[in-house]
Amino acid sequence: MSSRLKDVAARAGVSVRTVSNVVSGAAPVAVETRRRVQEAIDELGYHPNLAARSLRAGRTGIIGLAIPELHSPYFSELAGLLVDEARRRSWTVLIDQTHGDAEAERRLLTPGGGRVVDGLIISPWALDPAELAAAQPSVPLVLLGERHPNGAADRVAVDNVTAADEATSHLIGLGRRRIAAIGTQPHLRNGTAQLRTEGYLRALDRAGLLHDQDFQRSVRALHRADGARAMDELLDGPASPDAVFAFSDELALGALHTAHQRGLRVPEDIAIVGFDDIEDGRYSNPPLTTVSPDKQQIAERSLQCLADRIYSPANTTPPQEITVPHRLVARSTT
Amino acid sequence: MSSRLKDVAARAGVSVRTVSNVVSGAAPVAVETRRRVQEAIDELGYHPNLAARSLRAGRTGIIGLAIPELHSPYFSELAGLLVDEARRRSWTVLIDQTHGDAEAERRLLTPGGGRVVDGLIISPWALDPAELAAAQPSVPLVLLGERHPNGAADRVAVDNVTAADEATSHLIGLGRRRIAAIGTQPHLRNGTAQLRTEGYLRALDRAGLLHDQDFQRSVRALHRADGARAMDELLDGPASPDAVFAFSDELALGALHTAHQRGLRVPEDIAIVGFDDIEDGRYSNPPLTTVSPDKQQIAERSLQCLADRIYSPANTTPPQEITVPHRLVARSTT
DNA sequence: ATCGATGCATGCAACGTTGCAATACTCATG
DNA sequence: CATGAGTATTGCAACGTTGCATGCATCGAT
Repeated sequence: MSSRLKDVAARAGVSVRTVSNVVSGAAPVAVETRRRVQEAIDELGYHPNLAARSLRAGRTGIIGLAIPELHSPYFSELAGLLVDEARRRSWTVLIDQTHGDAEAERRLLTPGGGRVVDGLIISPWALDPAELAAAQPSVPLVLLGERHPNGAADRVAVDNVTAADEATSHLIGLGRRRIAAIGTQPHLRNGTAQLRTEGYLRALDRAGLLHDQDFQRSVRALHRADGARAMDELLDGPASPDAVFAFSDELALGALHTAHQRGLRVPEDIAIVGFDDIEDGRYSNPPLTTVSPDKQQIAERSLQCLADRIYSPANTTPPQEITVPHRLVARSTT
Repeated sequence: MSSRLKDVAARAGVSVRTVSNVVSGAAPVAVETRRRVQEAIDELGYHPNLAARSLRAGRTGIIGLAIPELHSPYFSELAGLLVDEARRRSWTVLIDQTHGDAEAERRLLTPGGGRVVDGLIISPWALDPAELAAAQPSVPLVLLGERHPNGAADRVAVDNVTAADEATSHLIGLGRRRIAAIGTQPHLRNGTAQLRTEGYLRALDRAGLLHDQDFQRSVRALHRADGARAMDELLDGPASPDAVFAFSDELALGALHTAHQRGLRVPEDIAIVGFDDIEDGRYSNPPLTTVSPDKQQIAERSLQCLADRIYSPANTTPPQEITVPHRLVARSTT
């Protein structure tokens, strides 16, 4: 069934090593020999055994991608870009879903936890910066969207504080004064929500607006259902907001849904800004204003980081902190 | 750095084989010996080398998932379920994006094309049934959502004809008479669109409604943009429809978007039914009526098929055609 | 007391590949 | 004609694991 170098060698009347040379191009092979070998390869339908190659080379050509949930549009869009970009670099991608479970994230970061992969891109939710900094993964690591002050791994993320500030300022610029924020996540340790809250408050401060604790709504997950619920809470609260900054597009779409259910006009009665620029937001009714991180760049630079470290293991460059550009895309919810 | 059985053996003062027995449980080991070995394993942080294991065993513990596009909600939701289900069976999932490219799909199906994987789940777009039937993959194969009359691989799909019939009949039952269909894909060979068209026409026939060629709109991809464009064409056409059956939720959401842009009321002026039951449809304005395939079952049964063939390679059971249940979920666009 | 069964531990070989070092051959150069 | 440089090919060993066969005790049954 599956043929080996040995079979091809026998058929072509050359040594195993020569066949290997033809296949891998490691050493020069005479034109005529190469032709004969190639013929034998084609006839037998030979394909190299990757397990053996990996064992020899200590590399697998596989990188791991660990994200909380694949079904979430932001992550699936990003995963799609990463998979394409990986293919461009001749890697394939092994996907792990952590579901924001600390144990699952921890397991991946222990030496040998990633197992077959040459490198790992992880978007941590449950682990706090201290634990991340202490991690001793056995392969190069890239952290996505993570605050990670003095970490041991490269990090790729947008400037969350500035982005949140811009989103909030955008609302302020439109004359809104009672601006709520949906998306703080006290139970998670990854810091993203904290940073966005920081930006939100900074914008309020600059405009001289007061902080209203009731206007900061926390959520369990970043799903539409959570956004819808938070919006319900806001509208049932004592002071009703005239604008909402949601920390993800999914939350924003959930909030938009609730607004519609209750007969509120968007943006007239209440304006909404999201974060992530997922495809759904472009076709919602009305289309969603949002902060758009450059996902293509996140994918490219993450893989660049991995490549740098995988291909030169001696590389002891200190961990990089890469900030990817973002822009505010104003659509019709503001 | 990374320790091997040999290192553990040396530290524990036993043979390599004994350590292997402790790790794999292949043969009985005395309690005291096991303790010593385990201690050495913990101290050295030993983890088995999967490449070596695979080489020996001829298995990798990895299955491939080949889908057209990861960013599409239907596929990302399905992929998420498959990844979880695979983990439950101690497999990890290697993801390939074909982008509906015939060459990419073909490569995966040639022997050795899948490479490291023990099995492959593929959702074909570009290849026609004949080519699929002729494929000689080197590992067990499961086809998703594919018409595949006398194929060589297990197949898992919903009953597309019946489902489309039900969706259309639902619209007819609401009194609609000028029902358009968005989503035929003449350039693709995978048959899904043909089956849904068949069901759509069958329902029209049963109700004694005429077929209007202008009401069958073809699209390049199943994205929102395509649905929006098709809806524009419909509304600009000679006879305007009072209902639309879209072959995917994304198309439906695009159509809904256009309807709103043009000031049409949904469902009063025009009703819309989608297909896939993606999360976005539950929170659109208004929430989308749709055909909901049981994705969880698709994931479970696909992996069951793979498991059956991977774990008993001698198994020559003829290919199974598994039909997964679906149901019509009526929300507010109808 | 003998034998077979059982429990535990071990060494050897092999999975398919590639790095390394060695060899054989050709050819230009002094 | 000897030398060295370059090209083409080869055999051996090793990557880390597990299947198989074997060895040595111990134990219960006859």
